[in-house]
Amino acid sequence: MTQHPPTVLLIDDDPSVRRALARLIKSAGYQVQTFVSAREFLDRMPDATCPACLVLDVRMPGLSGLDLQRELKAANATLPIIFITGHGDIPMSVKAMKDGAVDFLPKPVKDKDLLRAIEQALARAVHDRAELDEAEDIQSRVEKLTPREREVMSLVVKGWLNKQIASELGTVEKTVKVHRARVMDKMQVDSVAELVRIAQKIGVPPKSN
Amino acid sequence: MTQHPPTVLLIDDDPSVRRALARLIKSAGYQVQTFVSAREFLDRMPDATCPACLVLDVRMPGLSGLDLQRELKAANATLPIIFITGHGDIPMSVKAMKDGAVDFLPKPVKDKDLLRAIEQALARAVHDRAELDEAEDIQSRVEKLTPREREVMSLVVKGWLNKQIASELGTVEKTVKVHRARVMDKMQVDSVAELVRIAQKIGVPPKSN
DNA sequence: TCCCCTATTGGACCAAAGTCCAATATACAG
DNA sequence: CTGTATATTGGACTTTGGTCCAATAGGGGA
Repeated sequence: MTQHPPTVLLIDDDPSVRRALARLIKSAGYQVQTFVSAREFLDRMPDATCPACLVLDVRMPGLSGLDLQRELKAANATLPIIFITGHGDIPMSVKAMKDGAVDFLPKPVKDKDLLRAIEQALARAVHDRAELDEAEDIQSRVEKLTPREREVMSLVVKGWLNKQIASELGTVEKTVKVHRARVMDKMQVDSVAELVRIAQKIGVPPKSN
Repeated sequence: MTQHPPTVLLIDDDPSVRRALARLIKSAGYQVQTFVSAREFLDRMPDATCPACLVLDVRMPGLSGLDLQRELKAANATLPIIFITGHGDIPMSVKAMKDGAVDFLPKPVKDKDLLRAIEQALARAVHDRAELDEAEDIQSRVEKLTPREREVMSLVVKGWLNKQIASELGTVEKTVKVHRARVMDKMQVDSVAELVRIAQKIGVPPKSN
């Protein structure tokens, strides 16, 4: 549901807080979507096609903010989170930060602090999204490879010679050349250097498969 | 001054706390060095040749724990830090965590919590040290390259052909081959794949220089 | 001034990689 | 059963990359 303008997803069970924060965030030029609970958020979770971040209270009826953070991590979502809280303590804030929160702000939250955190969170969202897109792009190319081609690729990026690859795979150099050429083609690269780089980005299949 | 057994560097201005924590940490099998202030620590800072981490109070006379954290970062030190505090607040803990602290424990600190944090901190220290050593090793090899060889290397890791490199550098393919061979030799690799990988690790000189 | 480092180039060759074209064999799906 | 995808191999060449030996030249430093 999210569009191209940066969006802030706001979860708070207190209507007055929701209104106040939504107003503040909108005034800074962001889109805002509000939710009254983590549950509601999970149910109608926007499949962010654009930079977005989450602002939520740690303590809420039902799923807590930390619970939601865990849920999101368990899924796949790369949604930067900013916590705000009226009754937090240090261990809670430390746990949130360890788990990747962008910030953890005690209420009453200063407008400036929140907006700065949002800016950072959105920057991180943009960055993460770019990385994710690239990784998925590469991954989709890898999936077009046949098993044999994958084997050849992993040995090529290890710097092995065709003849070595051939002996490793129990075949001849000629065959390796064919697979290798198909790998370069399907992976859309035209140098071993590029192949090594993109292989790095998705985690080089160490040696087997 | 630190030796091979994992060492915990403990800074606290309260003698009784120092003694108690030192005893606890030693009982867990670690070496301990104590300091009464951040200043004293900086003055006789051990040049860790082994896994070490720092346990310190945020609030101390003179330099605070956060100040020290900043100092250490400003230098080069990769010394994982665990904060303990009797009078900390959330913003303080958040700042510490943002700046890379391993943990931030309110007093009275539970033995188990501290020991777990120390374990993690030392693991991080070992990891960071390994990365640093490798980077320095690679860097030392790069420094053995002549300026020309560095230019050639940066183009090789971009996947350029010798003839392209030659035209880029205004010379002939033959010359490039010579430089290239010296690069492979000095960098102690025998495939472009390996060269690309180690170049990545120290940040590839993009295109010029 | 003389020697070393750096950069450059040539020739001769070998090894490795890439390119076309063509062909065979097997497994799995429609 | 037939066809597509996958894996394999051969032949014939071209292009690139790598290696050995040798040689020229300029900039510095001892």
